[in-house]
Amino acid sequence: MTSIEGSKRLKTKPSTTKRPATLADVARMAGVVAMTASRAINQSGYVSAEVRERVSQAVKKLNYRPNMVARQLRVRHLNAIGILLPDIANPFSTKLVDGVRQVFDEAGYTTFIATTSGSIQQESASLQAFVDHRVDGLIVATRGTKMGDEVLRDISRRGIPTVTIGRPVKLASVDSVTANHWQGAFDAVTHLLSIGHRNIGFVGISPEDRLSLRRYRGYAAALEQAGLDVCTEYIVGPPNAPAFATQEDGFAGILSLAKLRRPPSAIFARNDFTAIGAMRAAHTLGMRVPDDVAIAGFDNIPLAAFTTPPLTTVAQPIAEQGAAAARFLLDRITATKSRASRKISMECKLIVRGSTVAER
Amino acid sequence: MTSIEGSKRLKTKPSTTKRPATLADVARMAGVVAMTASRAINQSGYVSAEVRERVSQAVKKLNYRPNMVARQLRVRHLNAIGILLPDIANPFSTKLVDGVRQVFDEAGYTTFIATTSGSIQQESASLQAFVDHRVDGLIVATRGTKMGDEVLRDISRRGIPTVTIGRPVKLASVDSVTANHWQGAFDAVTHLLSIGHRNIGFVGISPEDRLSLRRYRGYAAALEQAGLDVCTEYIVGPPNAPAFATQEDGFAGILSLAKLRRPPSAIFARNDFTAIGAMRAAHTLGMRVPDDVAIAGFDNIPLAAFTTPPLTTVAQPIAEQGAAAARFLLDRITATKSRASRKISMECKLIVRGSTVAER
DNA sequence: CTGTTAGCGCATTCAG
DNA sequence: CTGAATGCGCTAACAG
Repeated sequence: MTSIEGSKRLKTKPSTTKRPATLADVARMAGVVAMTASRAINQSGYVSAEVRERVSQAVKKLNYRPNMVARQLRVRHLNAIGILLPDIANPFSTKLVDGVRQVFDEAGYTTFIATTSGSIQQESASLQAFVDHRVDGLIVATRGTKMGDEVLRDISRRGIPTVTIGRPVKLASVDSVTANHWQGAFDAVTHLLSIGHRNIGFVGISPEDRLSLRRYRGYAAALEQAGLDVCTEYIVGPPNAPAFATQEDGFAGILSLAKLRRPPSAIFARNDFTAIGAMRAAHTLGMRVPDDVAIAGFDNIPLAAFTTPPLTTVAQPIAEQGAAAARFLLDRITATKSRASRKISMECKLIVRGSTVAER
Repeated sequence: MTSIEGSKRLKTKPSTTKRPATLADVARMAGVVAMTASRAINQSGYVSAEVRERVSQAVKKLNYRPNMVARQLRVRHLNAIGILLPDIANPFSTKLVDGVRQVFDEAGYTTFIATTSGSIQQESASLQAFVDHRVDGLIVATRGTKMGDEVLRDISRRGIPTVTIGRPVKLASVDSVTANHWQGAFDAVTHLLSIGHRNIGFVGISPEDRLSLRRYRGYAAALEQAGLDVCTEYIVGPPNAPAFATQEDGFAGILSLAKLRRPPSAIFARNDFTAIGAMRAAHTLGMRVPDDVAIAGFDNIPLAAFTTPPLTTVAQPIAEQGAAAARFLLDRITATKSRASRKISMECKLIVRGSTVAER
């Protein structure tokens, strides 16, 4: 190829492959040493106005961007955090991310997202990836699973600031933010009771797994307070899984409940997708909502107000949870010493619409 | 609230927790030098079975994980790509990501996601962040905007492999994958024409911006082929924006169309959310779907089959687009030399349901 | 098969 | 206010 002398000269010349400009390039052009350019760019330490100007000219001319990778290696933080989401299709996710970014954008952090695609292996792989790439902190919004909890413990042992959203966690060094799903479910079912329903089904979880769901426990508590027994026949749905229950689950749920000798007159669905599937199934069976069967959901997805009839549901403060989690995380990231874990729970709000109470 | 200096970075703690094990730690424990441990771990070069075993013991004992940041600094690739999404709430996004990961997981790459939250500034900031953190490639699935295109050009000039999804792009070094939205819209409107409609509205874009939408142009072409004129009164919706049109836009659209002297008998909505909003508005006006007004959407979101009536819509092959984009990108990442840009377009499929043709 | 040397791009530390 | 030396953790390249 080329002589040794030749290859040596390449070092000083801009190589043919357009490599991005480095701090050294900027410094050279500005007639200073790299360190000075660094100071000028990061506004750290003292730099004369004149040098600052020359450096900023060079930055512009070379289209320089600091290499965050090299920087992290040196300063040990990336100025980036990771959010792990269960399933980005859920409208929940957008608002959550908005809430988180509202805090972290202002603090100068980048927010990266990863998803689990409803698989436990993906969950730990994604978590590991964030750790391996040295994000400064983690917000975990996936549903709790045994294996997921283990990875979480592993991560918190590594000292990576972590906060969870919507999942209870018993690690001392992990903060958590959640909505009071129990209370939301309790309120929804109490509403159904108050309008006269006595046979109320729960759609979205298998009877065996039901106790792992706070939404189910709120449902059961409301029945109990009304002096009613939980009827296991009325609990239908898929086994607990990292993924959410879907419209298909709601559809199938109603079909099976309708076969009972005494079908429920009202349905509390685990979430709005499930509720919408349930409404569809009711329609196909010729049952009118809410007259023949009242249906309530959970989450208040944007479409819930636009179904026919509009869906009674429980709204949880999503962006607020995201923002609260972000503040917890930022505290941990910037804290000089470890602190006790904090947990907060936010109230849910019942929104009554036409799927339980006929309008007008 | 005080504004934060643009590039000023927050000071963070000198981590009090014990630092994670490094390659040197592993090597020391295994009684070899770092390089040998590296070879054993990465299965590169020759390592005796015995040493390999000792290293793997040490890795396990120390709970060692390679520092991807340090590695990228050396090898110049992260084994990670970035996906830029417009709005993760769209069901589109999940399937797209699944399609992409299907390819990149197998290739051993991590996939990070960022979103624009419907803002152009966020779009370029997110793109920049990916670049600054040295991802190996980029998949950009946001709606085209002038400023976004500029950032894209900037990035491709930096030599970062990039492929776009769903947005036309004229950069020589950028591949692109899209569905044929024009054809999908054409088919949907042709369907409406075939069942006798002559006055067909388009809901989801302002008349001024309509020509920027392929979905609109397909609508117009179908009318034209049927010998009908486009009636500007029938085009309603918000200005073109990075965000999607929503159910609210669909709702408002029908309300305004209903006020016309001669309202359309059928509506083609820009997307399913808009269509669902339109259906709701029709119901509140006492119009029956499809008898008084037929409504078709676009995207075939999972809920589209579960509305009342179920929504006629156009399905685009989403995961397939994601996978195709991923293969293009992987080609570019692993290619030794630059190649001409490739574009592919996939067919959409009309799905007829009860919102245009009464069932049974 | 294993070790040595060097350096990726940056900022901390200490001298001027 | 600016500069020089140093090393973060890792691996390419070249000895042995």
